Amino acid sequence: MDDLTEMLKGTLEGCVLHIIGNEETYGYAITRQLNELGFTDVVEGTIYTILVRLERNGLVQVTKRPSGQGPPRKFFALNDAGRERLATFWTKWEYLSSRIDNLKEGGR
Amino acid sequence: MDDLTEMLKGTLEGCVLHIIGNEETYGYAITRQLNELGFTDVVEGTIYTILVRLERNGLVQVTKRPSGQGPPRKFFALNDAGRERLATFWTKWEYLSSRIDNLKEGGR
DNA sequence: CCCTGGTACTACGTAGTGCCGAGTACCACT
DNA sequence: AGTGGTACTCGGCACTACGTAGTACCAGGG
Repeated sequence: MDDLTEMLKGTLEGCVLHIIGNEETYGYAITRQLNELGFTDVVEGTIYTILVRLERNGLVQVTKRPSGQGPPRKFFALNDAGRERLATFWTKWEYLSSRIDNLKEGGR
Repeated sequence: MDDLTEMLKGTLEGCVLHIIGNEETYGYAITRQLNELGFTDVVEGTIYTILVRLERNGLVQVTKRPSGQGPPRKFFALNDAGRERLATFWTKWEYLSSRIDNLKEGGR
């Protein structure tokens, strides 16, 4: 799939929140998971910037743990604010995608 | 619906292309139409910048016509490049939205 | 007769987000 | 010693949507 960059804006962060919400995990693994889920072109750098932002905005709880196969990992888990943000993300997504599908089908 | 700004990035342009594809129309009317379609917070300024971009990128054909109730209108119609861009927009949208819905349902 | 309000477009700057590249660091295997 | 996979950081870039101000035309009310 060619360049989805612009379309991912605003949604990629939500996807990351969702993944973190499923289980405590870390940046590198999130990237691999997204790649497998069809977000093939998403790279580490992008995910790390999102994670830094999430932390800065107080949406996640961070725990550093040794890895055994590389540098220590930073594990992320959602806190209450994060869960709330995730919920509003899905609300927005439902709203937006229904409007757009509607636009496409309805023709006008 | 609260702030959809970030989520609209990359998709709003496609919506505008779609509307123009339905019938030759102009900026102000496009804005009103989007507002009625649920994109309530989209304002003129945003649409005009998109239209300028479409023109600059050679995706539309522009015709100026007097209005009768205000300044002259700039009517926009899709050319071949525009129709092609619209088609790839829908392809991308289908792809992305299916991945995201998949992510939401599948959990992982 | 001005003034408000609706129609219609232009121009400039801002902020947010994803991407890119370079760099650091640890470990396993050859 | 060198390569390759794991794992994170940092700085800058590009693109997009938004906000605000300004211009301009017309109709109707005070």
